[in-house]
Amino acid sequence: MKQETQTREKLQQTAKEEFMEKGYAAASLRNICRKANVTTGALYFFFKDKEDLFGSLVDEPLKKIYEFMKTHYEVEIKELKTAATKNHDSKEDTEAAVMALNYMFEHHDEFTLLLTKSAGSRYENCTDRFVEISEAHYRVLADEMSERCQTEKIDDYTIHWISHLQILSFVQLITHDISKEEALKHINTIVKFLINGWFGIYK
Amino acid sequence: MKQETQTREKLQQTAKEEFMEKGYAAASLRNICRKANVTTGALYFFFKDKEDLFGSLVDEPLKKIYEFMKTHYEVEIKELKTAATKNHDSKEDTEAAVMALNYMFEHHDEFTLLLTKSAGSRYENCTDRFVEISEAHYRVLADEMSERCQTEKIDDYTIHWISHLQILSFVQLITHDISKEEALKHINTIVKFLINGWFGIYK
Amino acid sequence: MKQETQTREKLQQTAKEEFMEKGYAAASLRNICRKANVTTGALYFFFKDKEDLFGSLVDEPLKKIYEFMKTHYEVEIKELKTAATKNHDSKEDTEAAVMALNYMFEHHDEFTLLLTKSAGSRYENCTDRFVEISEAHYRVLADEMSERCQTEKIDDYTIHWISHLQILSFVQLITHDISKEEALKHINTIVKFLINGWFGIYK
Amino acid sequence: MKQETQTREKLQQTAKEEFMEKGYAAASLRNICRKANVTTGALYFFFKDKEDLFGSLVDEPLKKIYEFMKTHYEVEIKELKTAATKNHDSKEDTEAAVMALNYMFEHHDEFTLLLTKSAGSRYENCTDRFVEISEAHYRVLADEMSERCQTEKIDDYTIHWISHLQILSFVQLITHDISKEEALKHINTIVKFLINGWFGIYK
DNA sequence: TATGAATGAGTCTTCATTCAT
DNA sequence: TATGAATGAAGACTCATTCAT
Repeated sequence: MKQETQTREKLQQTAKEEFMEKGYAAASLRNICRKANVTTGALYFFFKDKEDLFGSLVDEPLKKIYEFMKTHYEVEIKELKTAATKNHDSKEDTEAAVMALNYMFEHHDEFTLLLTKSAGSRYENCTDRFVEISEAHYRVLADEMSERCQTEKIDDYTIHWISHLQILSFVQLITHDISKEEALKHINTIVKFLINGWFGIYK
Repeated sequence: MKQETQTREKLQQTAKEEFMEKGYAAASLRNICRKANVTTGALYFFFKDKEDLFGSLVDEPLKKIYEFMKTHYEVEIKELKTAATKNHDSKEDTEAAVMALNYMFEHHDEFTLLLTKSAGSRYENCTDRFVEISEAHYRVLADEMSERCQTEKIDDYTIHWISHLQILSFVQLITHDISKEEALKHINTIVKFLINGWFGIYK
Repeated sequence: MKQETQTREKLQQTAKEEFMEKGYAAASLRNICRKANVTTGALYFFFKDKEDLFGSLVDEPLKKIYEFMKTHYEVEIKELKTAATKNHDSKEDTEAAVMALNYMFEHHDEFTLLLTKSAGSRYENCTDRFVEISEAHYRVLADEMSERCQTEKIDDYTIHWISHLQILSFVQLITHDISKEEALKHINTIVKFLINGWFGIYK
Repeated sequence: MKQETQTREKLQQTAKEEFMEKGYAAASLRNICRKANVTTGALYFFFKDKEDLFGSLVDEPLKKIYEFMKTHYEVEIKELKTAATKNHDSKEDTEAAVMALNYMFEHHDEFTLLLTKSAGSRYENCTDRFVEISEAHYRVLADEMSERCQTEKIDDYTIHWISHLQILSFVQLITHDISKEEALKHINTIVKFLINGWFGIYK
């Protein structure tokens, strides 16, 4: 039971190194096998193909973070609907951001792979998918606010773009070589910036 | 005199198509030649190698936009130093943005190549270079403001991140499939958002 | 177990034919594979690259002959130092030559490749290396003799040139299409010629 | 009349550089043309093909040295027949060698091309042809001596081999990076060595 | 005289993948 | 579980040569 999984894990480890170094497309399965002291055949016993190998590294963290986003957004919408006040409280946003960030720092390598080394694989647009989720959320949020404040509806492009800014701000905290402590420090600035920017649109 | 340049241009055209479709790395010179009804040798008569071919499409627009940024930023700094008021005037920013945008829409394909299809080539980090230029500029700007307003200095990471937001906002206007008219419309929102976000940091 | 090595050996055989016919540089891996009824991929499974394929044919014989030279020369120097007489005994030289020749005739093809078909590969200067080894040896020998006979020291160029003559004499016995028996017959003449030539210098 | 030959000569000059650097086979006509600031078409106006270009550099010196050998050998044979004495006079040999050497040093580059850079061209065996000429001469010489001295005939291989030694000794004076003065100094040693070696066979 | 364009076959090498054992 | 062998297509690039103008 030990030996069995050992090869698989060894492969994952060397694969991670190779993907990190060269990115998905330029990574060579041969190299990965060679470094793991294993033949190509072995790799294909454990993994369907190159993409499956890459996926085995990133699938779970990716799924988790998707779920986290979903849950967080659902809660936020619910609270928005029940809340009387129209004032947005940035505390909750920051808290959620911190939680997400904590998780991502725990799987720093995996998210680095996803966010900067996945070109050529089915994951290459994963940032876009984050944006899409964010977008859907902010669409609702913005509409709610427009109604309450009696302002004009914000167009789709703007929603998309702001979502992208937000996601990017997040992604950078992972992909730029800074420590978790530093990242947490910056979160406040980011949230402040984005909220002020956002409200600036309504003026 | 016609026939002479015809092949070169035909190659550039089919190359553009191939690069657009598959990106630099995955593009195949064989395919490009086949589509252009030309042998590989012919391609290598006109272009030194794959990168040179790609460069022949994007080099000039890239150079022009670099120069534009440089000039614009120089002027802005000069005005900042001579200006008495501490109030930032967004009109000029918007004007410059509009000019840049106009130029980029005139070379829409080329900038799409540069910004989203250049992975694997020497141009793959061209967005980062835009950010760097922006960063240097905002560093100066922020320091000037800190002094005038007697506020704390903004740290480097924040400057970098804001620069990135700004460049990204711009890049999206090109890479997302919207018309020039729409893009111009959004510029105002973007500038407003960024300026408000920026001032939000000082609160 | 048979089939496994069969392809590798088949490749080596057709490679030998191609290298023999065209020399290293002009030999085509495609041809080699075609003649062996094998795809290029198969070749690269067994051999790292063109040079590795060539090396797989000649490396061992080359190493052996280097070792033989080294050993033989070491012994000769040792005997020289212990010997009282200043007269050189050609018997031992001849014996060593015969042994080397025997080995080289056993690997006639390989040495032909090395000595006349290796241009363009890392082995192209292997004759020069033989000469260098010989040179170092004769340098010592000549100095010892100069001292004993109270004659002038022989200059480096002459040592180099004589070493080259000697190596060439040897090489010819392999590269000229003569039988082993004939070659062995000529060895005596060669040794006589070289020794007389050598002593001629001192007159 | 000036301009006309100018291009041709420029081409020959850059060709010489390229051949010297890379050898015949690896030399690239493209490179040669590029360095000469001339198109490939121009090259093919002046020269039939690659070999013709190479030949234009070496043909004349080669022809001259062939003729010199022929003449010298004819004279020597004639003198041998009329001479009563059986003693060989090395003076004449040395004189001829010095003359040949002088000529070769005047065309040092050309002979370097011929002797060490011609692999792949029709000239690659030019050393062998020198040897053949020498061989024919020594065949006659040796037979004459055998008869006069009442010794056994020397076999063809030995004649061939000695001729090769002699030619090689000569060639080295050109191909090893030594000055003309040094080369002339060594000639005496070489002639002494070879003559003593030669007579050693008869003992 | 010389250009500039183009050919077309060829170079070595790398790749992800498959499959009998 | 894993091996070792093999596929076959594709990769970028270089070459000597030709020829209309």
